[in-house]
Amino acid sequence: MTQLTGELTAEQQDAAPAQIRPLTRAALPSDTLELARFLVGAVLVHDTPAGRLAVRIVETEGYPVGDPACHAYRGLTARNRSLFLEHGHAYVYLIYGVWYCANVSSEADGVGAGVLLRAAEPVEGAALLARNRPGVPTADILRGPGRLAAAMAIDRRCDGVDLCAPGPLWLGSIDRPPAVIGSSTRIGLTRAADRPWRFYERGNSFVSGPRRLRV
DNA sequence: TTGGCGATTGGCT
DNA sequence: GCCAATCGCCAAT
Repeated sequence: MTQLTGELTAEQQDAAPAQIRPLTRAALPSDTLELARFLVGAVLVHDTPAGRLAVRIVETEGYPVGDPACHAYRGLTARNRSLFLEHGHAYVYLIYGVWYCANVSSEADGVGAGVLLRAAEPVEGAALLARNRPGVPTADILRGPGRLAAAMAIDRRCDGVDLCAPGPLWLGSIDRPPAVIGSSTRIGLTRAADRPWRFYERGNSFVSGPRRLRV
């Protein structure tokens, strides 16, 4: 992406007490599992007409090249083409006809792989996040990939977006002490369910899954 | 052209 | 804990 090292816009100064800085593509690992680990603690920002939604990612899953559970495993198709974009692009798909899931493409241009964003905690726009999920307890609003995408107002229109370029949806970083990152098998899979490619911040209450997979 | 199925969630037993 | 909801993709007919 273009470096955004200049002054923050007035809008960003007003809305960014957490000092979110855009992540450059060069800062992102271009290896799927390295990126999956790297993204725990990173920030996802969606600037919408209603205001800024910003969350700190606390749980991810890697779906690397050669993984039978990866949507790109069987090659390029109409649905999964965003997985083949250079690392740092959004891949958004509909699951069970109900929920969207947000991923980050994770390898070189033309290589299909990605990182699923499974859970996050609010950084900015908590009221807006809540408004996107009426009736859902705050503690659960970003817990789980379908919930995360819904609260962040991420849908099909976000598919293919460059998360390392200026625009409404982007990846950033904030100053925060390094998290202790745990790993486990991935959740909800029917294939390749034994690979330890889920990464999460240990003890964080926003992490999804059964209790034994959160400690 | 069709039908099986999925990286989930929420409601009900 | 079990299961329905609900859509689009894609492999197979």
